[in-house]
Amino acid sequence: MVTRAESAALTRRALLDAAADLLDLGGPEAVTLREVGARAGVTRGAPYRHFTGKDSLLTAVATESWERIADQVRALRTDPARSASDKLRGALRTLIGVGRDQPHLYQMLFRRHGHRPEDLGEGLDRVRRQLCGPAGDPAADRVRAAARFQDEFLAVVADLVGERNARHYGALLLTSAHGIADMELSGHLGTDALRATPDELVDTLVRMVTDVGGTP
Amino acid sequence: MVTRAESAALTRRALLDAAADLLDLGGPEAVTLREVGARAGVTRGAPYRHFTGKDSLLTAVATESWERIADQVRALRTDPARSASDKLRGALRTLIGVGRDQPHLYQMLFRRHGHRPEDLGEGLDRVRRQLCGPAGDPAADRVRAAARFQDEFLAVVADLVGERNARHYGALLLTSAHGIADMELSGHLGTDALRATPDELVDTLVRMVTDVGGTP
DNA sequence: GGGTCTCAGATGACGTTGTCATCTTGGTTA
DNA sequence: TAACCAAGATGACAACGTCATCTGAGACCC
Repeated sequence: MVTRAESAALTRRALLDAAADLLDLGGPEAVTLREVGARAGVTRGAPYRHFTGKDSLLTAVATESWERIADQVRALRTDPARSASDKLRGALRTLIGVGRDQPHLYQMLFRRHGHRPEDLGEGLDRVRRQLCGPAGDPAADRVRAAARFQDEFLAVVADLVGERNARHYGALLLTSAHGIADMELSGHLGTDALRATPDELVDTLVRMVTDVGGTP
Repeated sequence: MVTRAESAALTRRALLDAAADLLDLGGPEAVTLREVGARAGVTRGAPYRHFTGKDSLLTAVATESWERIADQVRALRTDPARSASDKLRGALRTLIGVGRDQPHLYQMLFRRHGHRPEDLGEGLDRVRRQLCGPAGDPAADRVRAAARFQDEFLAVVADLVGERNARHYGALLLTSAHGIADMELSGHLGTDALRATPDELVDTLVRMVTDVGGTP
């Protein structure tokens, strides 16, 4: 026998997986609540029992991805076999790799936060679910997950340039990495004018920070 | 009296303006062909006489924006009163400024290129319009406009680090600038971990490239 | 100048989608 | 066992992108 809670958790998982699959295949517009439901073995309205709507579902997918990325960077950071600069290179390549391998998911990671007021709705049970449910605000969850990644990344940077300068260089390195990934997947890199590859750029970044060393 | 060509050009302009306005206000989802038509004084189907569809219209808006940005950088580049590093700072800030002031438009500038095959359609007059029309492929137009901006930007970089290194550093600077702009507008900058401001990051970038000078 | 052509725009229609209110049903609990 | 509750099913609705078709006025040729 299957308890109701277990069944619900299973459905939620299936919904997230289906949404992630469809997102990979055809981008956000391909993520149809009807198709998501069908793949999860439920009907179109069922997702509303687990998420406030389509946005909320996609945000949850992004949250899980951020958590996965944060875990990867953590594993990489605590690997004793790697040098500090190797770890930094690896962390940068991890993020850029998501952009290359899962471009649609990647764009979800960097979507505008925050609910517009009209997103809140006023159905009674929806309000209650938002207040009491374990999920909480999906947008806030994603911010939290992204922040965990940023912390891990910052720790990697600190190993290389010291705690003092980590904040400043961390921001520079992370924004640069995102720019590389996003311009690569949007086709703005590798044009006639910008013929550099992501790997070249990452190498230059790491070298610059290593050379300049501790003086920001 | 108004010739037909003039009237059509006027409508096309009104459609582009209306789309740009709606994009600014509420993002791509707020750009409804019906509302665009209404603001331009025509009906929902009229835009299809000037663009192949909604995507094409938004792409055209992005194209015009790229051209405007390219013009701005060109004006800045040919300003004799500025130093080379000042010009670079200005060019970087120009791009980031668009991200800050018109976030929705900015995201349109960096959208995935390329038509999916099913976008082509097979209506006879549509095919003819695509083949013979002066507009050509809207996606290709945007690529061209973006490339013009990249060329202008590269010229600015070349003034500072020389022709030889311009390609490499240009790619690094441009991707970084985009990363700064995009993470700023998506709320990933200015968090606890990443407290840097765009201006600080731009200054560091320019200083790094200036210091390292000619050796890539 | 009259007839024909051409194309910008209007109109009606269709399928799809997100969202909601309502209903059903089977696990849960007193 | 009976009341209860929430997960899910179902019907419905408005909005949207898109298309085929129709209309009318400027453009063009004789």
